[in-house]
Amino acid sequence: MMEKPVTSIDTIAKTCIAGRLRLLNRVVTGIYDDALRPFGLKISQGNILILTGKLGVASPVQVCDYLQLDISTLSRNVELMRKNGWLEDVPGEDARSHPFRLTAAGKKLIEKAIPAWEQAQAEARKLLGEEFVSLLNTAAKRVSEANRR
Amino acid sequence: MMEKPVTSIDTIAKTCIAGRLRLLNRVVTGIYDDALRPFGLKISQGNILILTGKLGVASPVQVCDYLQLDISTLSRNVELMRKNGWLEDVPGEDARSHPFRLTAAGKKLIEKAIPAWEQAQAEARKLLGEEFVSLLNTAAKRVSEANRR
DNA sequence: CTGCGATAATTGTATATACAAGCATCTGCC
DNA sequence: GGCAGATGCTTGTATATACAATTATCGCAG
Repeated sequence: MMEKPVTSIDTIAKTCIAGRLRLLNRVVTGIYDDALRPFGLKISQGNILILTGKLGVASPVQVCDYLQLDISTLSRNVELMRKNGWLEDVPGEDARSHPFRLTAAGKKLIEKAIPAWEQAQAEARKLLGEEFVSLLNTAAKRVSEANRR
Repeated sequence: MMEKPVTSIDTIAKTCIAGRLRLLNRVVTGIYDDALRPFGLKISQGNILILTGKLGVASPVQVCDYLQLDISTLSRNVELMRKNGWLEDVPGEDARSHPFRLTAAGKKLIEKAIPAWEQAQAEARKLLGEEFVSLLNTAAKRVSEANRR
């Protein structure tokens, strides 16, 4: 007969999902940040830039919904990128909303940084393994759907 | 014949490993932080506490090696937990090193928080899927080995 | 035993992140 | 038309995170 397992400190250390995910996040973020450093760009901002580029005109709520980011976090991130000249405000009908878009400099930055991103992506893929990367897609989709409900 | 694929903004948005990992990290960290909030504990500190408990007496370099954390990050995290009465300094032979261990209060905190951790763990597992979680282990091991070389 | 390179940690600075509270605006109801 | 609740964002505060520079100590080569 199996005993009901008692969760020990050791078990947590060995199995905590958050712990592992956070560790991988630190390592992988480091890989991309290293690669992007010559451009004065970090992957945290890079992902916002890219999404903005995809959206054309982006509203904070929309970006936060995609990225599962707190809106206050985005607010300050966008402010930095505006100061860097990569994003600009777009006047909108609803005065509550402050949409933004890429500037020419922002677009140029992305183009210049793509080879570095590709290199980081290759390194991360190699480190994590193909299988993990493909499940990452699945998991990310699941999470997005779960939060869209 | 296959063309060499040109990396577009859209491709990056859809495939960036760092972006997905960071998104999952935010969501999952949120799950654990919500569960642990009643104890005034966040998973970031929780993982350090747990590892410290496992090690008995922990040195900063050692913890940073396990968790792939910058030592300056750990330094300030430990300071907060010392102020909270969860960790205490251990006098060591080498005056450069500042090892620490759990206090009685720290151990008690872990015990009290375990059910909440279990709940968060179950929720995260369900959200991410069994398969992803098991590959998370593999990937984390790989990363640790890669950085031990 | 002395000084120099290596190691361990802290401190300065900046960004990333979230929660709570606040402010402005909008929308619908009367 | 005006108020009440909803919505979108910003601001205050706190922690997490990393890089660079500094401080303190150690160990060894001479």
